[in-house]
Amino acid sequence: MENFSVTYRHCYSSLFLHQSHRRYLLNHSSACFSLDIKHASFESKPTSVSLEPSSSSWDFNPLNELNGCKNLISVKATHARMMKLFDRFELEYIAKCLITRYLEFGDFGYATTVFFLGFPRNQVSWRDFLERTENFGVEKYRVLGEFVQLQNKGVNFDEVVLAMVLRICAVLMYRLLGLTIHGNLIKRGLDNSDTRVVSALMGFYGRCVSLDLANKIFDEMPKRDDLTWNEIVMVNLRSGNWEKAVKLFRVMQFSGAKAYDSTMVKLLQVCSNKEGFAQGRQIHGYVLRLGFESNVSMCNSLIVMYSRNGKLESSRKVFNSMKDRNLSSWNSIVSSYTKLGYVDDAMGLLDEMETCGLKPDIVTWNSLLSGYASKALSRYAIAVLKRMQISGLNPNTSSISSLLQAVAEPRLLKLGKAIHGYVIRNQLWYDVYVETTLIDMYIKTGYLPYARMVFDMMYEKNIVAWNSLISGLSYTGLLKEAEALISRMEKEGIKPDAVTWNSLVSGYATWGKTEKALAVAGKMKKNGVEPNVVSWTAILSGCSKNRNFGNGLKVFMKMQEEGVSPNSATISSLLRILGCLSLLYSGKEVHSFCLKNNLIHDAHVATALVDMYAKSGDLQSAAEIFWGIKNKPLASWNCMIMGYAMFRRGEEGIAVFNAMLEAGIEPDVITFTSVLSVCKNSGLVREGWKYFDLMRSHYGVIPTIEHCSCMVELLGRSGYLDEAWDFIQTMPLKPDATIWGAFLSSCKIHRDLELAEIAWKRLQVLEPHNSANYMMMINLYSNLNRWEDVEHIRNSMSNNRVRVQDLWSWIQIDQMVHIFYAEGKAHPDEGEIYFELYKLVSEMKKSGYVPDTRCIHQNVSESEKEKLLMGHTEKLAMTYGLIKKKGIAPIRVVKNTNLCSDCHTVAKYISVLRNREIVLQEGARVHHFRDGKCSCNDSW
DNA sequence: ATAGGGTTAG
Repeated sequence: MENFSVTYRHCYSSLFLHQSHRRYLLNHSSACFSLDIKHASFESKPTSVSLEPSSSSWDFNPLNELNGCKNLISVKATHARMMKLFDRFELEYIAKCLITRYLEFGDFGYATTVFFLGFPRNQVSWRDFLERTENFGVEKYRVLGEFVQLQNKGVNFDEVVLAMVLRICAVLMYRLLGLTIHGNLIKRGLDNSDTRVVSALMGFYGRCVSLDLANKIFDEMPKRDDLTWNEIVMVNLRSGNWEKAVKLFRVMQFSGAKAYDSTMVKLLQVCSNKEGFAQGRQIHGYVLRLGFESNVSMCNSLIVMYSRNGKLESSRKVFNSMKDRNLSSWNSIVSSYTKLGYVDDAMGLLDEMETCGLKPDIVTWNSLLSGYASKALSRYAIAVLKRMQISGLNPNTSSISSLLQAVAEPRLLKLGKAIHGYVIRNQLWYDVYVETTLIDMYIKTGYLPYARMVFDMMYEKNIVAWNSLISGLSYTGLLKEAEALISRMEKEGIKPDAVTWNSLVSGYATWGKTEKALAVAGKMKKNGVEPNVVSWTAILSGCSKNRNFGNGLKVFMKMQEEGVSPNSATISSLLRILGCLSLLYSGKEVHSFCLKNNLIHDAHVATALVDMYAKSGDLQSAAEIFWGIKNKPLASWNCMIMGYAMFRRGEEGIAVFNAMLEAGIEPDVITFTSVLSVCKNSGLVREGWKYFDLMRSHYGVIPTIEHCSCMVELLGRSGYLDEAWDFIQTMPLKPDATIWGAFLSSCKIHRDLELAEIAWKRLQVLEPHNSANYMMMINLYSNLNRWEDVEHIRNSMSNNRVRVQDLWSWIQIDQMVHIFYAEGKAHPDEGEIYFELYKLVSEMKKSGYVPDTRCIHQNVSESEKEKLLMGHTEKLAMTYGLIKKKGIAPIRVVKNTNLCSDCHTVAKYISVLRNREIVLQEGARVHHFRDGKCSCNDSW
């Protein structure tokens, strides 16, 4: 290990040579080798420009020869012949021609070499060279080096040369040299009206000194032309001051100056990131007005601008309208599709592209890879990789980061390691993206030590690397270690940013420590980082994950007090909480908020709305939203199926499942939990078996304890107690408390004392503190009139200090939630409620209602039992709803435990007598009463 | 220097 890490580090240092130095070495050595200019002098004497070469003295005319060259190879051959015949280029114009030809065929390295080694440089040649090579990737460091040498020898350059050198200084961040040149310009009396010099100065100041000074230079100019206008807009864009840039752009249009293509392309780029979409659209209009639509780069930028603002259709429109398209155009539209999640459509574009005779390049493939990676579709990502390799392209650092992202889950560790191997073999580890995704991959696959190793070996740890490890530790619950790492990074001089703090916040929040998470949010504020939407959403989602719903609502209110506005993620978390609390009316408010704020098209939000409506007992609204989602994500199907399960609408639930398969969506673990719940709640035994088998054989989903528990309950409740027993004996997982609980509840329904007592024995060991199990036994014994056993269970309950679960029901009226407890605090309007309830009961009795006292498990007289029956919390809540809620809206009551059969009957009567729909929710199931019938068909 | 691909927090 020790050795390995040493070589690793060694390779790093050689790879971390400054990129331009590397390029310098590379070009320089190859140029010397192939040109064989061993004796070429760097100290060439200036020669006066002579006349045409006399043809008599040469049997080959280099100028004619060069001009006749059709490709790079023949230029090189001519060059070599010249080198053999002459020691060096005596004549400037031959060198110039050589440079021109090299530049024409795109070999900047040779062009530069010829310039530096081949002929004497004076002002004129400098100027000529710089003009020709401006905007090309020539070797700027060498140019500056030569400039300084000549300047030191006393060569005096004119303004145009200085302007160009200033531009190079700006790009290379040579602050001192640039300032010296400015000084010289001032000394010799800088002419403010020379726009070439002044715009170069603005560019230099904007990049290397300060934006304000650049703007000041602009303000003090006596006259401005296209060049200076475009320059100042560009300077502001580069410095990120896009508001000022947009303002200047408007004034510029007003003043009649003409915008360059490049300025508008850059402007579009900025508009695609920020809230500058309106401006982006205006520029689109400007483009159309001025007839720029034939400019390919401009259209490509427009495609990207629209897609980054989520307007895929507009992107496509621009793409379709283009007369000429290059590879970048295709890549732009491909990335538009992948970034917005339509990777399959992007794959379709690949074929279209090939019919147009264009071959996808590495960028195209990487775009597709990243699309699948961000959706965690590892199989598809790997398929893309294979196609890419078949086409002769090898993955680069960009491909590797995507691939690593795709395989970042425990079951794909082997693949992750293989990719790590590839990275090492091909020396791709110098790239920070590769390193950080490696860290992240090892964290998500549960290999923390490996993540640490990659981190420790990093040559230069950037903030993302620190954050990756910190988030990994927080995610795993190693919060002390995460805090220690934060102090360490502070010691090493790296200031934690919002992501660092948020990682810690979310760590505490997901591990159920809301208070601690809030404290960290306060701490980050003290450290000068304001808690943002993500911080708040992390805490909110922590509350929701830990079923800490009340706190969640408080956190949401606090967030609003702090003036942080919610986004789609916040809303999704909030909706989950509201759904779990069945706060339908608050959920509806959030729904309208989504409509107002254009969040309704967000797939996560829509899914959360489906879930909220289903959980709050409004299945119809859930279904309406569900069918309105354009590209339904897997989760939304799962929620919808679960919704039908809760309402016991088996046929419809299975129909949705089939529709999902037809849509080509592959079901996952949760889908099958939902489908089996549908079967369980609707008593569909045959279907249950079918899907349980299908799940394993066809979809490779390994049964979880939830699936097994569904099967036990399905078989048991349907009366197949022996089959349920056999299932438990042969199931692939060790039966836990949920399994035995499900079995016991079935035994209770079918009054099978013998099997119930076996289950009860197991439960006393597995779950001795769950009052629900005790209640089931009390229920069973009392139904068999075995009051001694009832007493026995009650005693063991108090001996084990098991608290009887609180029983309550609630109803939401306007903004208030009214809770009715079985014991303890009475409702302030209790008198009025009982008055109405007794009135209802006497009406019901006239219609044939007989109180069902079987659910009173106390050994008391019948009339006493009837009285107890009237005190059931759901009856009180329903009655209160009838009193307070006028109109025709359904009465919605939520109960925290199961309904009793008498309340079920009463609800049916009320639905007829008061002509009102009633929705009664008991934990994970819903009863919907209408016209004297219940959606469950009385089977539960 | 103008268009296309990648990393961390919910």
